[in-house]
Amino acid sequence: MVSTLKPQLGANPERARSHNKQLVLRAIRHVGTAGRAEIARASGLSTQAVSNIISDLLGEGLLIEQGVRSAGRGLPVQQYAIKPDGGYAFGVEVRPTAVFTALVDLVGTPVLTRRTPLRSAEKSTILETVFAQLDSVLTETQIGKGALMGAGIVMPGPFGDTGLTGTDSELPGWNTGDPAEIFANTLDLPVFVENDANAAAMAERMNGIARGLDDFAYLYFGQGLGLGLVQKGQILQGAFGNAGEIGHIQVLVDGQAVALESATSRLSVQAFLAREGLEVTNMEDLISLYSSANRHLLLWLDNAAQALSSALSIIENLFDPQTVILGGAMPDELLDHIIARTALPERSVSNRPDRVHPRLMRGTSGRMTATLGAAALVLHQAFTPTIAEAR
Amino acid sequence: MVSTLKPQLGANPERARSHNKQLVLRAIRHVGTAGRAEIARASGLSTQAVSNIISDLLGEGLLIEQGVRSAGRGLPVQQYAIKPDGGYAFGVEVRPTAVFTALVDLVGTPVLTRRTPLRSAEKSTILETVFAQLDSVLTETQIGKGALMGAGIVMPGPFGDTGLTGTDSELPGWNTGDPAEIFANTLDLPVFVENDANAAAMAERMNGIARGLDDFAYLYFGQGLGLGLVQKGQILQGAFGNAGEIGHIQVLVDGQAVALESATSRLSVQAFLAREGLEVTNMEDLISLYSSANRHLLLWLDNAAQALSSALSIIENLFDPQTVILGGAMPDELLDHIIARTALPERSVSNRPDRVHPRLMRGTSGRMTATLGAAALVLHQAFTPTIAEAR
DNA sequence: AGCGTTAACTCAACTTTCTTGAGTGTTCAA
DNA sequence: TTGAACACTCAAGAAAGTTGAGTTAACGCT
Repeated sequence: MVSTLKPQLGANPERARSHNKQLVLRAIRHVGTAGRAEIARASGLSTQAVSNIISDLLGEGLLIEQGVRSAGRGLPVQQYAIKPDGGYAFGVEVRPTAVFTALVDLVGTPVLTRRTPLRSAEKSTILETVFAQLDSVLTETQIGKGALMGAGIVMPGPFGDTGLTGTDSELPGWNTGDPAEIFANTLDLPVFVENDANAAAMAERMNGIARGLDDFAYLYFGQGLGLGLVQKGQILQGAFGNAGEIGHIQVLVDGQAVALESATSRLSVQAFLAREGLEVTNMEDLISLYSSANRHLLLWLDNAAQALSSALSIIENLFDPQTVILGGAMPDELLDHIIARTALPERSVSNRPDRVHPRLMRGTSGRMTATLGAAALVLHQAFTPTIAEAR
Repeated sequence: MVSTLKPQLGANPERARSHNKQLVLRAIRHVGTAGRAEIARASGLSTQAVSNIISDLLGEGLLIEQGVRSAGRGLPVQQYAIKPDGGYAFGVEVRPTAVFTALVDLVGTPVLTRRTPLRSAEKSTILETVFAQLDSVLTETQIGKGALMGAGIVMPGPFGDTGLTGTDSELPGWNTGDPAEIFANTLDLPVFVENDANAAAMAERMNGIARGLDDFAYLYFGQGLGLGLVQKGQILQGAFGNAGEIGHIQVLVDGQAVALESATSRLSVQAFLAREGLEVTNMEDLISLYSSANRHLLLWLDNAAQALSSALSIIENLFDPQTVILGGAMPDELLDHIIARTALPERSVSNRPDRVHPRLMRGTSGRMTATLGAAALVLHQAFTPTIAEAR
């Protein structure tokens, strides 16, 4: 979901330049540092065009010179890299009880992250809090608003009034109106809104384990379980922005059909352990239970792995991704355990001898993944050529 | 899967023009006939640019003048339409025992369709047959090869060596090498290869019930059951071209987990009825059983509808499409019956009050859907702007 | 019926951006 | 030492889009 006007699909010199600029930035980002000729080959532009564009980008402060490198014959290569402070992205994760914010620089390094409790989950409170945080973050970091390229907002999906409405941890009052537009008006910035799983997937793609991957799926442990889908480098949103609602599909655990997220989610492990009289409220509780090899937790993990195996079969056969990443608000040890115990379906298009990536990998999880992913939405946009595909 | 070299991502005047041309063609195709100003508004180009492009396209024989229409004030609109004989697409569907071919004009009207039995399912036999058919079709229709814009090939997936290899009706010898490239070399044409479900989805989008839809799913009754996914107007292919292999995922029928296509496919109904001593070999047999309200068939239909309901839940929640279309090699009556009996999952992101399309619709099925879809792949390309999104 | 307004379209000048080809400088290898 | 390979720059040229003024036709108000 984006807050933009109708895209201008036609190409003219100006739009072509903008497109090519982003192409050059992306090519440089892809390899870290690069010279003109290399970029020209990667983009299909002439060296001269790349030269001109680079000189523009240097002027705009988006690139820095990175010394020369003499590689083989010929004139040594003058190299360029993304200038980290060439721009910033504001990432926001809205949860019912708190707002997480992050300011991230152009290469994806977090400059500052914060957690701000919410007085209430009211729409107006959220908007005020986010606005105040933006303001305070900018003054604290001494970064001008002009350097801000946009804001990414992570909100619990699904968006709009759907058959899943009324479940989980929703926020009241957002079913009407386009959230992206509302935030864009409040913040006076380009705004991108996604659910946690999609944002987390983008975070992994920008700076995590999914760097360089263009087609993958991300299973995100949030309150429930979400699925972020990246196809040809783009988030798969669906017609109404609600693709990836995997939590409610039925999977098999011990021959019984259950909703995936009733077997595989943070709420699920809490409920499962509560039935055994164990109260876990945070990740540390889980870690200590795991390190003491608590048999109830181990049982839950096995159930989760079983459910996950079914889910994996569905995801792989429907999307044929390069890999499936597991991450989110769950301790790394537990994710690793689940991954090790998850049977990789044999009857799957992903079961191919020539694979280069494992079928199931752990993400660089952490509490802030989704928030940083929110910021990554903005960066992704900045590095994505603008002349759009057909609609 | 496409047989092209690395795409030239950079924009230059020439590529911009090609992009804009396709934009204009698509805008005209979208509404049937259109004037310059209208196209300019739709594309974000100036009227003048559109004028120049239209004059080019007239010269290339891709457009025809379509008289004037005086709409309100102002100078009457000079209208243009796609010239049907401005180009042709060759569609091929390869099955183990026969090759189906179709020649389709620029607006999607079939000029000629054929079924050619195969002497064997050998790769070389197939290539020879397809080549001979292309030749014979061109001479019979008196259409020059220069007017051919490309060939679309439908082959049973999955492509490459996967965990699903060894099942169903595969063709031997295609697991190595890129089929698109092999056909491109044989036919000396741009070639697009997809599975039957994807091609059928494109057929529906070009001239069928999915006209104007950009995000939908197509459940295709072939030998098994395939899923064609269209996202933002493009076929979702997956990292290795095998997305949509839905037939092998587990669904619930009467509380039992079964593979979807063991409950919902042509093979499935044949097997089910065979167990009751009923032999059906073609669609007519099914139709007559249905019109006599055969209780075994009705039972199978109920099972199929149950399985489909599970599948629908998965498809809707993972893709959030505008609609799901059911079609392929199954009589319309039976499809309608299944659709009427399929419970629409309540817990689905597609269960929204503001829907405009039904959640489940019947495609304009027919024996040739996939073959015409093969041709539609070529047409789709011709109407899709070329400056690509990020990869 | 007359006349101003609206709208589509064309013409010609101008602008932006890309490409091309010649030229320069550096490095490696024979 | 010399020539080939390669990165890059300079200057000229080409392609395609935009802009703004001008033309034509239809509508609608008086």
